[in-house]
Amino acid sequence: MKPLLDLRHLQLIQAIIETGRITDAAEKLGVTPSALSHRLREAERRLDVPLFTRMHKRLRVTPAAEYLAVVAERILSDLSRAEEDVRRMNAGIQHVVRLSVEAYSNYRWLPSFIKFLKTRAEGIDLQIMAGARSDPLTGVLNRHIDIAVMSGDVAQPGLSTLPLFEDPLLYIMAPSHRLAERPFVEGSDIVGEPFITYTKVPEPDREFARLFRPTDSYPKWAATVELPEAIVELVASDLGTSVLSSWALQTALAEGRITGAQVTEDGITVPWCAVLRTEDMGEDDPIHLVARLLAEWCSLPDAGFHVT
Amino acid sequence: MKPLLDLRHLQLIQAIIETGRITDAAEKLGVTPSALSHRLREAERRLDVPLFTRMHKRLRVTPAAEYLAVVAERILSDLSRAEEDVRRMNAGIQHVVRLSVEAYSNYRWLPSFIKFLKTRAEGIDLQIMAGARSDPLTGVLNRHIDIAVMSGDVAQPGLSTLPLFEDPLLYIMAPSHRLAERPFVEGSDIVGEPFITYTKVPEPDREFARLFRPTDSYPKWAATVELPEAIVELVASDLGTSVLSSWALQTALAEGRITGAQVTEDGITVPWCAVLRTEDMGEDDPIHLVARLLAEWCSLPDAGFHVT
DNA sequence: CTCTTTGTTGAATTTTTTTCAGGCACTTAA
DNA sequence: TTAAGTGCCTGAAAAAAATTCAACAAAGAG
Repeated sequence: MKPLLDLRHLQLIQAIIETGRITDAAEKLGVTPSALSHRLREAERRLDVPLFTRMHKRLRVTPAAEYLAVVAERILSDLSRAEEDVRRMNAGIQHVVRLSVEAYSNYRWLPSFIKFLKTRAEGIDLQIMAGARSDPLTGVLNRHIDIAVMSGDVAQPGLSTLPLFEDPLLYIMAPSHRLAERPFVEGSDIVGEPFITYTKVPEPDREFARLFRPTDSYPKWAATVELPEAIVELVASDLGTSVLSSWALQTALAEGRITGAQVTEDGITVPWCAVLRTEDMGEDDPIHLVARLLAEWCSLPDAGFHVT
Repeated sequence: MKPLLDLRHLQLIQAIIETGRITDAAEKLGVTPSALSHRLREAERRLDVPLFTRMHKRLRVTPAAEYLAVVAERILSDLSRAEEDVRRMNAGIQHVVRLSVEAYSNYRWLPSFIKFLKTRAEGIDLQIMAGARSDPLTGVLNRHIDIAVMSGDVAQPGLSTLPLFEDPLLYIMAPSHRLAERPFVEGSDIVGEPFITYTKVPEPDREFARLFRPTDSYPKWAATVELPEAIVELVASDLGTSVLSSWALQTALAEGRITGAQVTEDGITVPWCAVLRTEDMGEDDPIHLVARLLAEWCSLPDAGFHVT
């Protein structure tokens, strides 16, 4: 098993695809464009496959290069992760588990869980991967993170899930809003209401499928904002309303910056779960252990993601 | 993300763990033991972690090296397999052209065009980019997509257009609507009618400029919904009426879920065109070729976006 | 048309890797 | 006890690989 390509070649492909031009890729990698030109030529010679077709001035990526870029991302992040682990290992910490939470960047719950983790497992270090480099699922597949906390049902080959908790959706408004005092809102209440969505794609079993569509009552779309924290701010200043997961709103609610109402009389709850690679599901695997402890911690009476 | 280690270092670790001694590992890799000794030293220096402890004669493997061996195996085989794949891939598709259609996510026409494309050009693969519907123009400029199919006249530096077809606007209603039987509607007919708009910004030469404004007859605004498919659903359940491009409505009309009337006695037609970057306009450029073929296909008697 | 931008080339140069030629430490066997 | 044998290490030299430099070509912009 002797690879044709070197890590440099993978970095090269990644950088060129990312920037679209050799000059910028060169700057990104801290070398001259000439060096990259040579590297690219060499990579294509070794593979005997054109990676980029040179049209006039611009580079166009071939499917081969696109495919390799995906592999490169996976390999490069896998390796740097391993290097970091090894260095940590040397410093006495046995294991690092990397964790990321879908969408919300509220980490108020973290100290509580870390405390819990310490009492139940020694030598495991948690690392929160905040950057939304990519969506959490591919992050797990790429080994960029080990556990993704996500809502909804995840079914993907190679991935396993552990249920964590059920969380109600909350219709949030400015405190001065006409519906602010309501214990719950129905479809008819929100017709024509300015509404801020998080995703562009309606997910099943969320507000679309269970509030708007059944009663044919649609709010007025105001904006799509992919940062829940920003949505909260917009809602607080009465620029619109939204539906978000309750656990991440506790602080804003407690501070009175926004108010929330249950969605429909019965409420809509969404399941949250921990997603990890199936290969890490071994009984004694620290990743699996952290996931199990996370589930256990969520079920404790005075713990869980809702802590304020 | 610049890895500390090189693939050679990974091979080294793998080989030493496999054989247990540097001499044999060297033979396996086809180099002298001395070379491996240097390599190993360098790897340990970079990581600042001992990989093997030298017990006089034999080597003892540290946990770090053991861990890295697992990673090495994974990375090396991953890369080799990807290289294999890519070399095979070379035989097939040469080019990928990414295409997106403004607003509508009706792709009923796609199979017909792909068949046509196959007869006229080899080795070009079409990729439909659903994401950039709302703003395909910047999608083209950003190089997320190569061709955008859009209505209206596009004049922007760096972009070129090819005319594709002319499409009439259709006033759509629920089948039970009072105007359902009309062959066409005038401004006076739709005064006060609940109306769902797609865009927030009125575009020139559409219903605003050519139906509402000339006769000063305005419908009653019901909502702005940025998904034509959702508009069709709303109209079907008689929650409003709308004006949309006829080609994307063929299915819903054929199924009788909605009915359509010509807009004004003479009708309003809107030109649709393919937008691509000027730099891709070269005669032999596959992107330009796809755009030309798209135009040609549109002019065929039994082809085009209207196919059902 | 000229100027600028972008990528390419081949030779020169620098950096990295490998080999070579000894060493050193320990083991084994005479 | 010592000579021969292993197995790895070391530093200098050599080889190989990667990078820079400087000049150049082609296409786009003004």
